[in-house]
Amino acid sequence: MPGRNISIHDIAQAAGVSHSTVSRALRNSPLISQDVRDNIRAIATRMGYVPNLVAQSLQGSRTRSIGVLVTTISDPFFADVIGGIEQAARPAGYSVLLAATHNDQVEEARCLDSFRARRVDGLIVSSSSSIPAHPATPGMPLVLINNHSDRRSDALHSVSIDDRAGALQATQHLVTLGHRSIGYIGVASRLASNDRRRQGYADALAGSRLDPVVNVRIGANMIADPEADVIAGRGLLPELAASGITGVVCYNDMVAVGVLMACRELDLRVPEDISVVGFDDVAISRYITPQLTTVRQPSAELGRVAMQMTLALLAQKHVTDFVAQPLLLVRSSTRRI
Amino acid sequence: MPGRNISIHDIAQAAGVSHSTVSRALRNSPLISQDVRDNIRAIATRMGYVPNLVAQSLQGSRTRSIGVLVTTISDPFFADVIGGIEQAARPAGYSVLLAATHNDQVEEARCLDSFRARRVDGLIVSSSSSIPAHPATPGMPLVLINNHSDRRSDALHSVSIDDRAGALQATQHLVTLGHRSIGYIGVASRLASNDRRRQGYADALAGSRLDPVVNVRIGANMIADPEADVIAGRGLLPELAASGITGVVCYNDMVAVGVLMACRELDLRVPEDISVVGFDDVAISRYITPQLTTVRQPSAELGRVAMQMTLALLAQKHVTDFVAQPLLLVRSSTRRI
DNA sequence: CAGCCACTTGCACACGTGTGCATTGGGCGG
DNA sequence: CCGCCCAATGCACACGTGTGCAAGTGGCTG
Repeated sequence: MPGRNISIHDIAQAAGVSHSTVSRALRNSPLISQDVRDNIRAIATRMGYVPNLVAQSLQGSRTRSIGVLVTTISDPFFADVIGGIEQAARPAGYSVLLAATHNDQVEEARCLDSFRARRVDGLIVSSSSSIPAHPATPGMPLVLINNHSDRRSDALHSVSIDDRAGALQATQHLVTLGHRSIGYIGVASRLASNDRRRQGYADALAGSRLDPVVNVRIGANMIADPEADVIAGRGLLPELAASGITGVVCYNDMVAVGVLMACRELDLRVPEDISVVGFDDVAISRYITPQLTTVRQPSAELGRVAMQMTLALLAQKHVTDFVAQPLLLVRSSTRRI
Repeated sequence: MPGRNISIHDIAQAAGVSHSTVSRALRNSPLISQDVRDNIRAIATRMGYVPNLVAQSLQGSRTRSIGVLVTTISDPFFADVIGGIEQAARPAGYSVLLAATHNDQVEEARCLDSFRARRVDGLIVSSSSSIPAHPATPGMPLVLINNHSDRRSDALHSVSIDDRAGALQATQHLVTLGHRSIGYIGVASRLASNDRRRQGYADALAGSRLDPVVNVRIGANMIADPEADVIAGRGLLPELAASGITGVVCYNDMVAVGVLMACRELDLRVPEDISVVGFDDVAISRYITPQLTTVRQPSAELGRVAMQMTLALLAQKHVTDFVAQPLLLVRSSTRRI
């Protein structure tokens, strides 16, 4: 085993041919006669040759790698998304470069620069802040996850869940159970999606001719972090509970977890005294007590589809935006009043 | 904005110099006179030049990227580790390539091949299966997370937690609380670390002259997945409870979550009837009821240290293996009997 | 037998960047 | 005024791979 990595030149020398012949033989080009091809391939495996993808990238001007930009990896939702992306990338021969922004604009720009310098073939962004300043790379596919943009651009594609419909379902579920005074607890750190979910909540109330806007509380913390979400839910519930609501729709499961903690501290029983609905169907929602009624978001599937869409774009295919339909999972945190 | 990415040749043409001068100017070489340097840098930013890291990698034979191999991304422990790695990599100018093996040997080999082909500068492996067939790349730093190897090799470094000491603490905690009959529930999918924790449990019992080996159950599922861990805990507790134990030490928090579910189904109160100790201090352990007494594993720190160790190795520095000391967090799932 | 064609292989260049060495020009000392 | 030295820049090659084109060879056909 040599200190240096062996190249096709080494193989060429060993086989007594030129490096071009080796290159063609390894790519199974019909230009090379069968026996020479076999001989070269045998020598290559014997010498333990592993192709230099860096050189291939330089010459072919595509790296077979895609950059994934995410707010934080610790959030189980993002972790699942990344898992889906990775799962779809590997079979296609693509590698994923990962970076986290932590909702920091400066850091986000830095990550994008790094991706551009590395010449990634595509970009998947699931950062919940604003649309990234679109890097002036006209050809490069860019797929957004849960980050609609109003301006429909050809270069801008998205995979998302119908936030509004999900929150609508969640709220209607409470209405159907007889709740008349329903609150909403959101977070400011995920501005756009929080707005859409709040809108779904408001639409459901309006559709049932219920008092709309009074019982909304939004956590002010701009840090996108599961811990921060829990704190928001825990901190905002008491005030809402004091105003007499019997049900609460939460921005996501982590907020709902915080709400459950607050209820326990206030000696409010869930679901006997108050019903709680989450969003995302994160793993934790099945493991807490009571098990959380929530809106399922197919996180891994979102990642998979985003990756497949990126691959399709690279193949110059036409793609249409994907909107996953949310699914209400009724468990034990909601009840007829 | 041109369709093609602009190169130093384009800048050279615009500035009326050779590409070597541009290269040196951009790297701030003192060989180039100050005014020419300034002029070139101005032109570069005006043209929106972004250096091609692929070409730099090829010429310099280092990619400033490190490969991270992990069992699964969905497991919150691994997610935190990856977060720590990424956090330490970015400031150093390194990018992380991510891949998941799902405990599949074939997939693992494929990932390693991909990393080798991409010529990563270093490798961080936190796959809980066996030590990977060490890729015959003598110079490349390889840092293992929570995966001790018996043979101490110069090329093999590790960052880990003292599993045995952690389980020892957990078990001694129960002994101190007066428990005399204590069980252990583990998983087969993380063979090595499970063995070490079981050993710590056994040592604690032996040190207290308690009946050692009877109350051990190991889940047979080889899939390393949080869901599988929960199922193991839930499935294995009833038999153990029937044998009259009053406390149980779990391989990790997810197993403990399964145990809590089983207890609820059996109408066993925790901690009144049975005390439960977890391992890892995953976020979920603070959010369930009762809050879990567990052994804290500084997951993000493990990732950070692993990355820093990799960087030190790349700088030819001497490093010593890092063993993090576990910390018992007493919360509400354990109680004096 | 000559010419053509198919098959096989090598030459040379490209991708974008970095650097050793040669070259050029100017200033200054002898 | 000449030669020397230093500062500044260009030339050419290297990194590893892929490919268009030329070139060589052998066989077949007219």
